[in-house]
Amino acid sequence: MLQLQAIREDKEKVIAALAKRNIDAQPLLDKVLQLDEERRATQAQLDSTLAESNKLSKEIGILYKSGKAQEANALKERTGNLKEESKALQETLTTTAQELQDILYQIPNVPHSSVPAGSTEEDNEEIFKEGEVPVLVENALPHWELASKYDIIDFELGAKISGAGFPVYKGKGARLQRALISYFLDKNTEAGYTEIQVPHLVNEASGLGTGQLPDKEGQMYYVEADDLYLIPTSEVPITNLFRDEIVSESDFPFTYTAYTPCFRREAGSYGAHVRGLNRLHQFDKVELVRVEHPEKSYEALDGMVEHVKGILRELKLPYRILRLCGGDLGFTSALTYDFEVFSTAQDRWLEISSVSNFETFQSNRLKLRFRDEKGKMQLAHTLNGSSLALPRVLAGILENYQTENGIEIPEVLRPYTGFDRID
RNA sequence: GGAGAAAUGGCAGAGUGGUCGAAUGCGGCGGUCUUGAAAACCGUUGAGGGUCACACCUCCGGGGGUUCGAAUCCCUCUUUCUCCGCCA
Repeated sequence: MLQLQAIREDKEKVIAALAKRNIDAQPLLDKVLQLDEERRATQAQLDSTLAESNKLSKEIGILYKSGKAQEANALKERTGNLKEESKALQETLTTTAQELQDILYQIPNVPHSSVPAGSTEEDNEEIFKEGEVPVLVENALPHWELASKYDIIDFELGAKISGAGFPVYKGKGARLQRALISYFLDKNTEAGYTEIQVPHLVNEASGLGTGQLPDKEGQMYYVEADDLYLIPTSEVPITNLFRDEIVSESDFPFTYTAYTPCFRREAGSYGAHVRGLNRLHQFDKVELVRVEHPEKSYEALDGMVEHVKGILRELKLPYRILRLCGGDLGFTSALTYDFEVFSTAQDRWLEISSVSNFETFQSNRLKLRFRDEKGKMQLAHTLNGSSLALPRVLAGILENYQTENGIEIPEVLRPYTGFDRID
């Protein structure tokens, strides 16, 4: 959620930035400012009504104590009127504040100055590319065929017990996945991130805090009986650890890594390009979350990018980094770098990581603050990134490492898998 | 799932209808003292709204109610603890 103060101070700047998302924010922001004024005016009226009422109540108390019940009763008539007045004002205030909040919830984050304008993924800017695309054997197979050839992932079985998009990993496939999780967590821990385990179901307040709600209810699985949501990413529980917290400036940065399954409904996204592991309802992911001092957050973002690069380098997978354009940028993000691995057998790029700075967009909702040197309350910055999304890394490995004699296991993973080949 | 107890400031812990945003202790911050530190002493120390700044308003787990007036009484929800049941 944008800070009201920022809109009040420089509306035009916000409009110009949001134009990169191809949004005309003018009418929304005008409405915001109008409602904000109404809210403040009503609040001022209410305050003075309450002030008078409080004053009278105190007088009544004093009168009673000194035995002047009659005088006290006379004053009560006046407080009765004030009470009705304040009740009406309170209702107006609640309505106005709610309307204001509803609109603020609809406005996406202001893109960073480096975000290119653009509307689709075509307009994303490739800023880095590394790794050799392997020359594959003839008749190289896509991973879903490799999966059944070597009997390591069973999509049909998963469909039987749950539905499409819930694969079953078997034997060396399961082991490889577990190896990747351990490897990623180890790399992240070495880099200073604290490993944590968090709940996989969260309440509504958490969904609101990180911005999945109220916009994207449809993306999350919802357990009605208990009013809980299955997490679409561990960003939600981890970042919400900081909801309603005032942290010490000296404790920055906070850095966490967690492995969790992720659940996404992905309604309406069926088709050929979502075959195999490309898009699932349940998948595993190892996530990085940072809470940073506003002055350090972009430095931290670069650090996260370098960290993920290091992992892909070790895995020897060909990849590129994109700076997302305004149109492709997520609702809550100010700047996002996507990592994509090239899948030779599918002849396409697969998104395997997304590293973002949300600046104060989430912390404003979360009320995640700290007191700066001057003693002033400030919102912290939140960031996160995947390191990495498992299924597509798995797909990338299976496809890029296939040989005539089976699938080689990348060197760095062998201590974790305990085998060097799937055949 | 059943029965009971509880929820107050960073923490501990008073406060059971009026001047209580809330005693006291600890912790934090500032100062005096000291070569420096500790101890001692003095002061200060919640958040949000509002204002040029004050004033003023709101908040004692969440929501609702009673009352001129609620941290305090009532209802409800959530959470925690104890006992019983069930259980990986």
